[in-house]
Amino acid sequence: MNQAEALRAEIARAARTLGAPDDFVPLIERPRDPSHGDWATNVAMTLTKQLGRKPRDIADALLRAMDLPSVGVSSAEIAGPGFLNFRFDAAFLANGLVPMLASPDTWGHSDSGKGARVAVEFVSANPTGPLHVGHGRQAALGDAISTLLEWTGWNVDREFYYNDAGVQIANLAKSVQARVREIGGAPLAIPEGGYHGEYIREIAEAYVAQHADDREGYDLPAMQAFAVAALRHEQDLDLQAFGVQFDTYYLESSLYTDGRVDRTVSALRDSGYTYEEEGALFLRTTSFGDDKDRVMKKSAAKGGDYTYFVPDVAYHVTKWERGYGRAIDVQGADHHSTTTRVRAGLQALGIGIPKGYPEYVLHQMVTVMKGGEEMKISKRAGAYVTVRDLIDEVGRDAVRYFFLMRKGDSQLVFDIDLARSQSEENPVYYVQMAHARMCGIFRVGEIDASTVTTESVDLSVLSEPAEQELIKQLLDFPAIVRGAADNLEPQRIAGWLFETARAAHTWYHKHHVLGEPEAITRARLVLARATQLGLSAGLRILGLSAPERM
RNA sequence: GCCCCCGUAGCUCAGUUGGAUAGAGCAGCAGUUUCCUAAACUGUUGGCCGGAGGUUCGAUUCCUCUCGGGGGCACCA
Repeated sequence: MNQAEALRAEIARAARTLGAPDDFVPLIERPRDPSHGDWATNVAMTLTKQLGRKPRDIADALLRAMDLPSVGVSSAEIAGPGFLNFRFDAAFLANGLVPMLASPDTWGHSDSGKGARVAVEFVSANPTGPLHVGHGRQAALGDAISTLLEWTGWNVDREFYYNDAGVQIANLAKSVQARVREIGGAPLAIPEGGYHGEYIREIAEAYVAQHADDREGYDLPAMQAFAVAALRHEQDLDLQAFGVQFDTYYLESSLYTDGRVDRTVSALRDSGYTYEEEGALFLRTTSFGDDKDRVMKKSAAKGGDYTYFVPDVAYHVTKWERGYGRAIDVQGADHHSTTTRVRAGLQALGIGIPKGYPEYVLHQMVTVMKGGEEMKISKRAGAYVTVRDLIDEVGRDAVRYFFLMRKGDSQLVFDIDLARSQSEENPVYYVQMAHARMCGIFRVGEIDASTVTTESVDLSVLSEPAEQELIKQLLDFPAIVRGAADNLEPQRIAGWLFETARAAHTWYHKHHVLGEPEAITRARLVLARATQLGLSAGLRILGLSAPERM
């Protein structure tokens, strides 16, 4: 239990003596204005109705009922409409660093997930081309969310769902075929809905090199398999360059070959939520909040195929059956309409899947800017900018950070010039630099940072305002991690990193670690080590490197 | 027409689940380097939180309406 939690518990205890309910959880927060103390609580206002007393009366009674020294509070006051402001004494606060250095690998971790399994699905691209910037945002978000869940005690699997069936794959095959025929001397005829990127030509060339006997390009299934394999490999390389690793890959095509789609459809028929109309099979999704019913199986006149959300439902059934009590899908906002349908299908099956399953994290579109203009075209992909383009332009760390510094539901402008600039305007370097500076202290002092310990160090000398500020910032981290994980919002970590880097730079600039009196140096080495560990932990959650020098 | 997201400083955006005088970066202005990295630090200018109602001790935050931007609304995926 850290200082804040100890304080919270003491407030709750005091509140109960005044008649607050047993499960009362006080809200405590760091006031914006430092003159309002280190921590503040609004409980006196929130309890007015339940207790039938005025806020300031309650505040006064709370202060009397609390054992302040036991939780390290050096002073407390009532302010404004009834806020209680608390101030810790310097030594008590600094002692918060002790557990941090004692167990650096688990500091910031918690166990609210209790080891339960969760599948985080992201990227899930069609194997029809290189990954585009939207996939990049998903990769960054999905990976960071997965890590956040791991840090809060969940047993996470990162899953990639391959949409390797359906119309788009057929168009891919035909596009390759058109290129193969072109190589054979025929005029180029890429079909409607086909793919025009440069990579199609490369695949066709590779195919021809391996199949000299198929110059006519009539063996469509062989070409399709070849193209899908080539693009899966290419996407793997994109993900590798981005530093993302998946635990499981699930192929849409397998849902057809193992009969799951058919089984799901007959189960839905049995559920009574389907009906036929004009030759098509409908699912009554309106029973589950949709604004109109959706076609599951097209009429014979339209080809008689299943629509896309049917395999999607079958796929999510497998997640449930594979033991994932929780599933999170990271997708672009253009998939918004599917969420209601998939959930409706799962509910219609009536097999005990919870209502909000799966959870969706939808992100808005990304606009790439370069040289003051929108960048729309990639040499390789043609019609869109690829993840690889971004990585080549600004590097993996900057790409990840820029995707994670904004919350997913705001539209993102990715400014390549800013991300590439190695200057004060670039937050990635700002944060990494703070980490490198802490490492620099140990390097110059010829000290192995991992040997720094709080044992027999008097931390009460860390009493400068810049030191107190930095310590408080560091002690916030575990709560920030929990909040970010609970809300699936990695940008909170990015914000914390930036604030912590600022506090670190300020402290570094104002105070020296090496060459001070021994007691000071030893205490400041502890703070430098804690800062290094904290920054590196935050960077790790976001999937960024923590360089020791820059 | 219906659904979702967004609207906060000149620009890009935070805002800790409803708190105190709304914050940061950049841009602008004025400073700091015999010192562990100046990729840094310090000070300063800049606001009708799109608008109107409502909920309550208290609203940038929640509700309704409205204006503006983006996305989605097929027997496409």
